[in-house]
Amino acid sequence: MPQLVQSPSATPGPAEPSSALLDGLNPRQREAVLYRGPALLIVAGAGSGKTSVLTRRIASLLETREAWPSQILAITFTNKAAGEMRERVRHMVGHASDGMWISTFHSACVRILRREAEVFGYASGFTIYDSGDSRALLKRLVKQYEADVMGLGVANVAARISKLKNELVDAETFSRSVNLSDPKEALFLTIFREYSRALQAANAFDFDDLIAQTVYLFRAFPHVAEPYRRRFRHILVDEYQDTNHAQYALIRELTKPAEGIPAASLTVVGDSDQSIYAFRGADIRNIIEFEQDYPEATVVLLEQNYRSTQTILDAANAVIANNFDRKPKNLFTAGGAGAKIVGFTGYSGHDEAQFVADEIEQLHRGGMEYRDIAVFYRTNAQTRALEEILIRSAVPYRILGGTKFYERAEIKDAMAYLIAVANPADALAMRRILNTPKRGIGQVTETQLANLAERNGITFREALRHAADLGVGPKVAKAITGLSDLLDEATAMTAPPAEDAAPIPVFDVLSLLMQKSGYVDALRASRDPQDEARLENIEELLAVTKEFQRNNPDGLLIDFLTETALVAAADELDDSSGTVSLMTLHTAKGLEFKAVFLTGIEEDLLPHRMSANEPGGPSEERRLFYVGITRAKERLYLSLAMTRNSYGETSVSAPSRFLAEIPAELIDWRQSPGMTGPGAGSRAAGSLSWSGGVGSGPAAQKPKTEWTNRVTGKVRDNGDLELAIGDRVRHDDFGEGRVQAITGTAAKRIAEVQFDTAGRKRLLVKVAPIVKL
DNA sequence: ACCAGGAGGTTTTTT
DNA sequence: ACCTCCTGGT
Repeated sequence: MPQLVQSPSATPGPAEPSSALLDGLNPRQREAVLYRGPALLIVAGAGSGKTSVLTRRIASLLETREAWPSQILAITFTNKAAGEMRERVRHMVGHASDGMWISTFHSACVRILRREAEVFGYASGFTIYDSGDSRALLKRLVKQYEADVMGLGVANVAARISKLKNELVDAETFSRSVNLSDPKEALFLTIFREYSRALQAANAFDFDDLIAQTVYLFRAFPHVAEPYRRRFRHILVDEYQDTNHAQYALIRELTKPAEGIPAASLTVVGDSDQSIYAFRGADIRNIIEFEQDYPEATVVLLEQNYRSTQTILDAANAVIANNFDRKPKNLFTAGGAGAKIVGFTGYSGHDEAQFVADEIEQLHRGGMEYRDIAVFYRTNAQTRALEEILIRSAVPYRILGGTKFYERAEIKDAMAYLIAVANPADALAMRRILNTPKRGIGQVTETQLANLAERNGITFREALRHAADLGVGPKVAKAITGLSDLLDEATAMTAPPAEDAAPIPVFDVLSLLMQKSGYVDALRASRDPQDEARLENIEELLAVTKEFQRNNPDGLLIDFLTETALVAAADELDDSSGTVSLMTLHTAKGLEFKAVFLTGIEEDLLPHRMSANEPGGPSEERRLFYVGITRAKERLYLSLAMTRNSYGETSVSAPSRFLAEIPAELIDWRQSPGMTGPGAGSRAAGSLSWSGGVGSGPAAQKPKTEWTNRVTGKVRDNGDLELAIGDRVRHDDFGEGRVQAITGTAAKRIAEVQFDTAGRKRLLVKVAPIVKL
């Protein structure tokens, strides 16, 4: 009989959930929703409806009054998934859902840490360092100790520290096991220690700390953990196969029984075939050994797939069967076989990209929305060729992840101003803005300020107030004081607002900082053409702060900083955007699209060359391929190129071993590996029915968060090239052709050209490599 | 203190 | 091919 946890309602037991909650579920799914007990493992194959099951499980707990919303903690993989789950639960049970915690591991930990920071020597306004910040900090240390000559480069040290933290090994724990007679190890320990010290001094946590320090907090201060243990009676974790040891330990801390508090009920959902994050410490044993860890656990297996055609599932099953270290599992569907998988081998990455662009256009003409199409790749470097061709072909697209908005220098600058206000202890942010824009404060002055702070045991920020004692020139002293005063002014704006007054919007704070610091003026005055794009990006950031305030009327500066620090690549996906989505295979996890293009299916790329050294490397790469395949609902395309450019060199590539694992009869090779023949990559297209320009459609209705993407890219610019119907043109790749139609206006002008040998193409006039004849 | 030009490293995947 | 960092000149 299911064990009942303390019920908040007066009714003796759980009521039967309404049938709506169980509508359309198969018996396994139903069991996963209804089972009650201390621990439940849902082994959910790709596309088996696990999100729906998880959502309904939560809704049923609320509906039957077995749990208050506040007793539920659900962990998802992305913020976007969290938001969607919250919406769906709300839709089912209404505002009874308010008060649940549905978030990612990182967001949940930040929330806890901001509340409890004072307990262990931090302030609640701590900064979250992203990997770039960590590297910047480590770079100084590596240089200071000349560690790179011993083979301790920044990347190396950063990776090792991250791994250790994910195993809950801090510098002190590490010092007990390290072999100090090895000078390299001793040096690494020193850097690890210094790095941890610097983080603490800056009142900052890096990504790994967010989890590890929460675990430490709970273990070291049981009275802090107690209210959380008491509160969260039902904990649900999605994508459990990708949890690392620290995350595992956190869940363990929250679920274990304590004085007067029974163990919380734990539900985990996962699929070991989709484990793709071993490189960042994900431990597949967490799921494999779940039944040992939680002896009373029940396991429910979901194998029926509701996403893909049988053809796609057959390919996926065949591929994953080659991983020997797994429990056999076969996905099946009640739907039909569907279309064959399409294969294509290009001569080059460009040729492959052209195939992708052509097929996307074909699908679109056939009635498929751009937003239902995705292009995946193993490495971010592969986006170059794809992007170039998609721009030329006027296919609206969006890249998820990659060079992120928040990693751009001008955005980091602006954020550093905000951080300097929110967290005065953060010397990294302070140093960044000290001479940005240029105020004549150089290296020498910066060092003097740092020394002053060190000598007097004050923060870098505080040292600015004593510029007069520095012995610098009056001009420099005035610059320092000016910056200090500006930060004080901004700080005053963020002071807690009076009773029931709204806080001053982040927008106002940022705009004050950007104006009065002279940052925008410097960009405006610059003659560097890139600075125009930078200025636009600053404006875009200001728009983001506006948007933030709209969504969070009571949001404080610190909330804004938290939100922006934790955006994941997949969070950027916008279902209403009307664009094709480009992303890495890792980012694709958990998503689904009607049509999927898997590109670069080559040896050394997938599996990636670097994976050969990693233990279990090839298996993990195969799972990555499996994840990619199973994202497709209706159409799947596999493409590769015979040559590929890397490091500016062209190298010959070989088809991936994984291709041979797919039964041949499932693939329709348009151009198979090893087969050649000029022109095959540019087949003639059918009739055209393109309506409107790129800017029209859903994208134009919504003020999208778009930033100037191509700051540096040497995009060809044909200027005001005038084309009329009937003109002859020559294209670098397609040869000569005749213009059939012109649509769109200005920069979005699109020409439809019938080429003599390459077929009919749509080209963005402004950037296509064409000349008028 | 600032800038231009050149050398050298870089690409696996991410919160 | 591209980007970051270092150097030497102003």
